[in-house]
Amino acid sequence: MTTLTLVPVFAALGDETRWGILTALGAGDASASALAGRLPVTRQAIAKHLAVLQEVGLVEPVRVGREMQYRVIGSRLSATAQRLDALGVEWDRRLAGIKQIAEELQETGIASEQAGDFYLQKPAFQCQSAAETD
Amino acid sequence: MTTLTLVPVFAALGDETRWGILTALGAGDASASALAGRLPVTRQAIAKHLAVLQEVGLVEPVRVGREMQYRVIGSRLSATAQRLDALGVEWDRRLAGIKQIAEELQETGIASEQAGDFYLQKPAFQCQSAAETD
DNA sequence: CCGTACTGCAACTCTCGGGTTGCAGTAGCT
DNA sequence: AGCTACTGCAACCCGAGAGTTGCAGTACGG
Repeated sequence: MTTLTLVPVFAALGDETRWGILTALGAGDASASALAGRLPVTRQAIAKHLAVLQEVGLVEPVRVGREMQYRVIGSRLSATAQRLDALGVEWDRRLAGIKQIAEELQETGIASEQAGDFYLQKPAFQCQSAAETD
Repeated sequence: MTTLTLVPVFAALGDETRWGILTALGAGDASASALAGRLPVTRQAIAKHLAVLQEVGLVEPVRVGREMQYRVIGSRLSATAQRLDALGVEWDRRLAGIKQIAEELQETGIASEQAGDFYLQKPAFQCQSAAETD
């Protein structure tokens, strides 16, 4: 199971140029040189971006003759989306639970911060740990 | 319809400290000062991050007395996940189609780059345009 | 009513990363 | 074989942003 950490993936997706590369790559595999012809940046810049994208597993290098083409790994996007969705649901669920608990505690006169600490201890998801097993 | 652009959201999610804030906020609404007590950064730094998170709609300010608490909007996470998942599927589907077309074109002797250009023209999704209607 | 505590703005530092140019190496194609 | 073109590495520039300190404003609470 290649549990890539979420944050670097999002950091990689948080760049317009990188989206441009991914979009252009959506038209089929291409090399850094080929992409440089379609995007307003240098080949080297694209090469760096491709390295970043490869680092987080969003893209995959494929040797074709003397060219080094890159292929988008769509499943990685989907997998990331899955985890993100789970987090969103989890958050909503948890906050709904807290709101209810807070109301109950207000009746008994206990500070609501106690409830907060209870829920704070180690969230169900781990986003920054999890070693890369690539 | 608040069609926030995807890229800034990902950029916001591409920071460890911001995830720390979101995680801490998962324990219930809190102010920048309160968060500063649980995270290893200054209150001002947290305030900046909260501004960023609010900018992309991941967080929502709530006045409580003289405090300014913030609440996570889990649905925004889920919505982003939806679009991300759609993109991942779209990419896989498109690349599968291209592969098939490329094979067909090889039989008729037409260069595969033509097919690439065809698919390149304006992708079905728009990630960098779309004005913010907030 | 005064002190406390929380907010907000401003200026500054410093690192990171996106982008560039340049060059050396190497693998194809004719 | 030799030319061509694509790759990879290294050095450099520069702007954005993460973080800090400092200060002024303001609204509760006793």
